[in-house]
Amino acid sequence: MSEAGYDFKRIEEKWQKYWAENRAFETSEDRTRPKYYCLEMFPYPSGRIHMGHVRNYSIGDVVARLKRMKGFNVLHPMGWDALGMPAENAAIKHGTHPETWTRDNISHMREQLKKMGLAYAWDRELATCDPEYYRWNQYFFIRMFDRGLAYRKGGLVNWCPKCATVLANEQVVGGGCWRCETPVEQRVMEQWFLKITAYAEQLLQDEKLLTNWPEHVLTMQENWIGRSEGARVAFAIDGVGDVTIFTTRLDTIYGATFVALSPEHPFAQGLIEGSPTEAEARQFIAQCAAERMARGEPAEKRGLDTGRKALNPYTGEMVPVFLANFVLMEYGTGAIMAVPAHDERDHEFALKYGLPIRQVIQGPAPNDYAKSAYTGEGVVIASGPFTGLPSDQARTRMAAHAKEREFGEAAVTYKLRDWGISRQRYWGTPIPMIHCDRCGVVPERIENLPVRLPHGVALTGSGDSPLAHVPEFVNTRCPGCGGPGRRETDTMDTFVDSAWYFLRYVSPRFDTAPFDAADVRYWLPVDIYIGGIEHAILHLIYLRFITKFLREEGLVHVAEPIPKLVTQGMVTLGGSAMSKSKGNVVDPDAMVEKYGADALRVFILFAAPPEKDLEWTEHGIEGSYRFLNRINSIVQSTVPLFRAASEVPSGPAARELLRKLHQTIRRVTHDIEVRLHLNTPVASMMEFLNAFDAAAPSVRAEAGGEAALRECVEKLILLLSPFAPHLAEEWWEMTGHQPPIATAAWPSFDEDLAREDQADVIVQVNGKVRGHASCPFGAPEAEVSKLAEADPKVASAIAGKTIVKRVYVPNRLLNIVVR
RNA sequence: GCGAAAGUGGCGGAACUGGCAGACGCGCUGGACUUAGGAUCCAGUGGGGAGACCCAUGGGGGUUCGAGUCCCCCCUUUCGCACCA
Repeated sequence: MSEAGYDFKRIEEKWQKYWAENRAFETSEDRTRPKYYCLEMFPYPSGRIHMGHVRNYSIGDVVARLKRMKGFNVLHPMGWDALGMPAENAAIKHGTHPETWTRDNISHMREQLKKMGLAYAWDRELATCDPEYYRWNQYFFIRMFDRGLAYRKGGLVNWCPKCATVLANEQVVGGGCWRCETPVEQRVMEQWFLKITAYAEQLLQDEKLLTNWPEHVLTMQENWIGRSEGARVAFAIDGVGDVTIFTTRLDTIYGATFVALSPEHPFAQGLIEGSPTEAEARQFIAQCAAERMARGEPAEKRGLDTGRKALNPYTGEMVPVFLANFVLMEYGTGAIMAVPAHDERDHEFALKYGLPIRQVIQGPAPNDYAKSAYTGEGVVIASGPFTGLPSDQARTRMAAHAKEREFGEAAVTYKLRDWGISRQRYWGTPIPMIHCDRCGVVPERIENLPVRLPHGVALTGSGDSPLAHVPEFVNTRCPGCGGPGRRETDTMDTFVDSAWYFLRYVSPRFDTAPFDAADVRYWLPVDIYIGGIEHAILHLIYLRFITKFLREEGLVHVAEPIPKLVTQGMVTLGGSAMSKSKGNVVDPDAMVEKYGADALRVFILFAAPPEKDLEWTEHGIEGSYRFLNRINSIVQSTVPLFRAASEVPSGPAARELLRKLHQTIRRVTHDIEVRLHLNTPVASMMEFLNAFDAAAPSVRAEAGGEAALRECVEKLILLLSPFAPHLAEEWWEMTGHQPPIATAAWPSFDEDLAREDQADVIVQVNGKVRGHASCPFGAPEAEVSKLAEADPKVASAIAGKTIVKRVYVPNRLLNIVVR
């Protein structure tokens, strides 16, 4: 930048070195002090930090630095989500080892973060690829296995052909892979699942503890968990047995004119066996399966009449049984009762196959059932003993009836599925299980953990587990019988790693347990968690789940580890997210090089509040750089004042400027701490700077004025220090203070000094501003009215009219209502 | 289709519980200092009107002394889920 600017290179290097040498941001062992745990989502070590990281970490850094200055024992850690596919892909491409690639990236990115001046407790740094870290993933897995919360199951799984691995349901976004957007296919495979569904209700209930989560994140999680209240009812199918259906509209069951099963339903084969159209039916099932594999857009509804009949236990009627492609095996029971009159899907199907449509709900308006279904509620009709009841009452009574007769009961269903964690990849946590011909699948012994990733492994990315080709890894002893055993060769989903890293930070080197109980007790819950919205359901539901499990294990005392969440918006350029493929990436390094880290931080915080998207503009960072330069020259010119004797400022200009100062302190503190808006604090500091420039000459001329200027500069440096920490340290030292400013006391504001003594009351006539009345603070209405009505503009506006009433808001506004 | 969030100058955005709409910054215009300036400083900058004033927070209603803010309807955009029975 220009020669006129401050020497940010020298200053930033100097203070980064100072902080490192003095271990300035490590935590205190003093447990009597109040703690503050400030956490940002740790990055995947992809190679370089991007603007999203800069934003995320700058936001967290302001909070952490403010809290430290306010006397909290602050835990502000950083680490690396270091296992995962890109490392493996890079290794395949460049012929290196994933670990080499990952460690190199970590080293580089660590330096980048240090150059941002981020106040991390670097002594607590962790990487999930450390065996001492993933060891505990294995420990948790075994505990889950012992408790029946980890299990192995075959079935259809989501398969990403590009990543050549399985994906959890949460990782399928809009039918594509969350990482590469490749359309997901279905495959039949055995894999390991974690029983997150056992916590569905808790996850839902405990949302009420997430008092400071954005509403839309909670909504997304609710939708994902997808709780529905309804009932299960058994329909007896002749020659096959009872098939249980799930419905949320039991009140419509008298209108059920057929039953439909998913083609994947376990009964499907039995239903068609021996039927005259068995061959055709098999073909239909195969076709549906093929459709599902492709996972194309919603296929046209198709069905197959099995020729069998099922007994509706309410009506005693025998209704046809269909296999239908629109019935999902993975939701409810995989079988439905179809009520064409009151369900659109059933209606469409009934029209196509000429099935009866029988109205059993009377809605508020007439409905043409030949054209459409009525899906609302109403009064139940033509429903035997339940006729005449409103829908909700009918449901309750009907469920009670089913329970009594033992053919059904009220039931709750969730959309949430168990978390499939097997990945056919190398660079992940080995699943610590051993297959033994004699004992079955048995867990590795706890004392043998970690099961380490072997080093010399051929990586092909072809889709079968690389570990399967390493005999030294695969062949082992069965912990049960001591005979030969084969290790599980799939690795864990890396979301397992990131589901508990915030707990490991409290005692990152602890080696007899995943974390020290006393440390957890002191540091948890996390006081604030800041990260991208893209994790609203993946990471943020997994970590809640793992915490609930760990609480049952007696390892954690909180039900919810993170009661406050801030989801920051994207950094965009040209209106869309920066990405290599779009070629609209701005490299943070280049900006640090050109304007310095402080200017970059100030701009990225100033440009938008945290939750909003932020459009990058280089003009913007120039503005921030100018702002810092202005303060720099003011500090330079006021340095001599800091050597002068202290005096008490007494003049009116000083009084006015100090008032503005204390108002600024109040606003900056409140906006950071309470609202977490970091753009407005910067704005108010700029405003204060403008006021300072304007007032400085007259303040300086007053008795004790220099002391006032000195106070203003000193406090401004403190206020700015979380935003521009390097410069603040430099100024702090220049003005004769003992570094570091990072642990100096945050300025407190003086309510008396901040208070205005003159109020500028807005005078309105019929709600329109007509004048102002300057009067002493706290002046009574009568006095203000008198002043107001003396204003010529006000006088002319009310001339010849009748005053109906006056609305007076002390010190702010007087509205004279006339007619 | 269902669910959620958001619509304010040329741009990013301010406006705490309803109380001067447009703080602050960018950009732009004019000026000063300069051999020069894409540096710095000063002034101006929602629209209309000569002016008193009038009009303006996606559109339309409403509540209120007073609405960007609260209520109802509509429009647009973004995001999430998507045959969930």
